[in-house]
Amino acid sequence: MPYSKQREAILRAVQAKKSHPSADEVYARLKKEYPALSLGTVYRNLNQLAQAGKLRRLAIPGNPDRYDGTLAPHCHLHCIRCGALVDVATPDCLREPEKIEPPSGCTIEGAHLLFYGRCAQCAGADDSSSEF
Amino acid sequence: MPYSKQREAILRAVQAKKSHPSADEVYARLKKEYPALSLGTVYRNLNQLAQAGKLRRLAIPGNPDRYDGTLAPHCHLHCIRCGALVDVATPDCLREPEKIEPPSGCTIEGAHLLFYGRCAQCAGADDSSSEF
DNA sequence: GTTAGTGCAAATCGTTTGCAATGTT
DNA sequence: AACATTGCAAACGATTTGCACTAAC
Repeated sequence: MPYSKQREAILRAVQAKKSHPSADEVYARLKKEYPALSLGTVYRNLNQLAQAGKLRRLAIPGNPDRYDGTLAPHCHLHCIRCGALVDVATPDCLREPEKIEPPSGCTIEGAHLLFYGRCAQCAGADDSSSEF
Repeated sequence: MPYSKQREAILRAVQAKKSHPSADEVYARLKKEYPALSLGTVYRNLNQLAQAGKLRRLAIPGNPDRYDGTLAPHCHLHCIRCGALVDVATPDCLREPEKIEPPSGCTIEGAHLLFYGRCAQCAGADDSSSEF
């Protein structure tokens, strides 16, 4: 895979944001620095980088996919109020996915644990707040 | 929520299929029995049923969402070769999501653990097979 | 010079929505 | 009668793709 400055910038943008940005957010953020950048290029590179194992693509029902540059195993909490995606430490029992017993005949190569709940800002917040 | 025969059929179709069908698959299966059924109705009802907690909507990166009629906690293995979604027993440590310690200030209401790997049919299969 | 990557625009896919007609209570 | 649900078709948002052009090796 030859070098490209767009690809490098895209990977760095994902790694730099702890918010687990969507493709659109990566694009918006890099558009200032690379005014000619196109959204198609962002999608193409995010997919390539995910395939190459340099980042992870995450799906949440009803939402655009998001990308995570942290490769160390961990999981996420999706805030059902504000949509934030917060890193969560992996419970001990899932630390080594290859040690989990798969259903008979199956093989496990990876895992993703997603919690649904409320982030710290939203946990105490009043639902009738006009913020959303 | 008043009764509707389409909604009942849709819920039953999801519950009956252990394959965790997508909206399209539910639609295709019911179209024979209800030739006038529309895809919009299928989507509308799947969403309502998910909101009402009668089924679960599952997202997998790069794939259409799928629906699961089994409410008892369990997790899934997504076969990276054929796309099958196989039920997996929840590891003991995740049996009671409310007992998991959330990041400080957060609250957890649910969880979904998704494994990536190969199902029993694909684990032994030759990748050069022309089947896919 | 060959190969892979880019920007752009159009196309595609999954999903949602407005509306007039129909079914449920 | 009031109200939710339906089918249809159009709209939408997210993502992918074809193509002529440019950058990397």
